[in-house]
Amino acid sequence: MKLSDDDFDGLKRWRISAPKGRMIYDQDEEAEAFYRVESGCVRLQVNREDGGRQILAFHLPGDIFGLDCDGRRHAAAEAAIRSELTRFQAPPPLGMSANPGAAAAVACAACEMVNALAGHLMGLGHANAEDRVRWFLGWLAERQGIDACNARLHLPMSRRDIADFLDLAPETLSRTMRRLESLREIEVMGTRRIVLRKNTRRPSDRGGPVMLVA
Amino acid sequence: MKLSDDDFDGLKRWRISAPKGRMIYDQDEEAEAFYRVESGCVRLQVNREDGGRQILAFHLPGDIFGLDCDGRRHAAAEAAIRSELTRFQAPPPLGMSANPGAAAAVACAACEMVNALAGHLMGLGHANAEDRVRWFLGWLAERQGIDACNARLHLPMSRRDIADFLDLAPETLSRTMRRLESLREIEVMGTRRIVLRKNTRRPSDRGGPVMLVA
DNA sequence: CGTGGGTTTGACTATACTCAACTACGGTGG
DNA sequence: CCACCGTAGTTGAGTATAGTCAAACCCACG
Repeated sequence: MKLSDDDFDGLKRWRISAPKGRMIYDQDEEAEAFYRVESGCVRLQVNREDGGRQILAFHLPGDIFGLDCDGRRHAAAEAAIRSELTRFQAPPPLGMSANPGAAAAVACAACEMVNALAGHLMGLGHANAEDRVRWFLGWLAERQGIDACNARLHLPMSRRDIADFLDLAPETLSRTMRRLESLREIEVMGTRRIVLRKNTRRPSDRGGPVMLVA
Repeated sequence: MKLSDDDFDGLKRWRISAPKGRMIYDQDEEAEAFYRVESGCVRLQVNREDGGRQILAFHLPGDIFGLDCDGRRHAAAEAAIRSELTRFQAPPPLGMSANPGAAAAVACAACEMVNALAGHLMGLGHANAEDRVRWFLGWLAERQGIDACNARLHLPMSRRDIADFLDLAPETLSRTMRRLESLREIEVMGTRRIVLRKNTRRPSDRGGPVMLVA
């Protein structure tokens, strides 16, 4: 099911331009709106008191995020790079009160979020550092519509972000990328550009992004 | 938001009794119904061709599961122990076609699934085996309404299930439970019963010297 | 009561983390 | 446009934690 602008008729909306690092909303805040990424990348994260971060998801253009149905933000959202967003005003509980079309659209967006989180769990589960990085690059390539060999991939987030997303130490991520490079699977062109050399991806063939709901 | 039976008016339903190990539905099947756990425990899992399993979630009494919005099962559901279920018949895409009340209820259930998966990701992220087991026991205790010290906890699933849920090897899970027992945090009474000795849970405190009572 | 699979224990190994230092990129200002 | 500086990223060495393989154990089931 694809979401269109019409599904959110009746909701006030406006554009937001968020510079790199800008917090869109914080944990434990009251949820008064949800968002759609128009360009850039937003990371959904939980900050620990020990300074560590846990990144639950990356939101790329077209993704809806911020649909906390119980009215409270369970995680913070921050722009990983300069991003353009559309903000949809909606009183909590988000999406439960709007027009009928919006209710279905919200349910659909929630389902996609479930798919993303389940895929994340699958990507990390029972996978070593190599497979985690392969899975991440494959996911990003798919999101960028890249499928051919020798395709250039743009990373819209820092190494630290990727490491926190994959639950790896930054050092391990760096070493793993070097290993994949020596295996001729990728080519690291600076910090934000990677060339995929092998399309024959089978990280033990754990299937691509797994989608499921409830 | 709490779900009541009335929210699913208009849907055909009936009771199912599933013995231990019974598959409720399999991956890649067409989704024609969703379910509510009345008693017992259902595990949502993805089976790998190498024989490994990845358990995405445990569903306990009151939980709704099986809401695959795109009409396909992306994970299998199996009864971890003998369980009673209510099956709600609904043509795919599940929940999108039913009455207005059901649409909101479906969205709510999907949101709860998001919370469960996000919590799972948080429980595993940046956590060693000890903290993962503590987190799991805490989650289970909360679901069973247990909050006091010296509370008996019933485990409605096998060690193998728990290990696959926490992304640990069964051997590591066993050793970790022994360690928590030697720390006087828990008491293992057979394979399916555990007594929580410490209510002062501090899953991030890894400072103290680990004293193994040989 | 007997059996078999799930669980536990042990020894060893491998992988990723930690701490520390070095490097290089990118943003800024001259 | 170039030089500078600060931060992000990389590299190295050593360690710790969890995985693997193998075997004993024991509980649960018939």
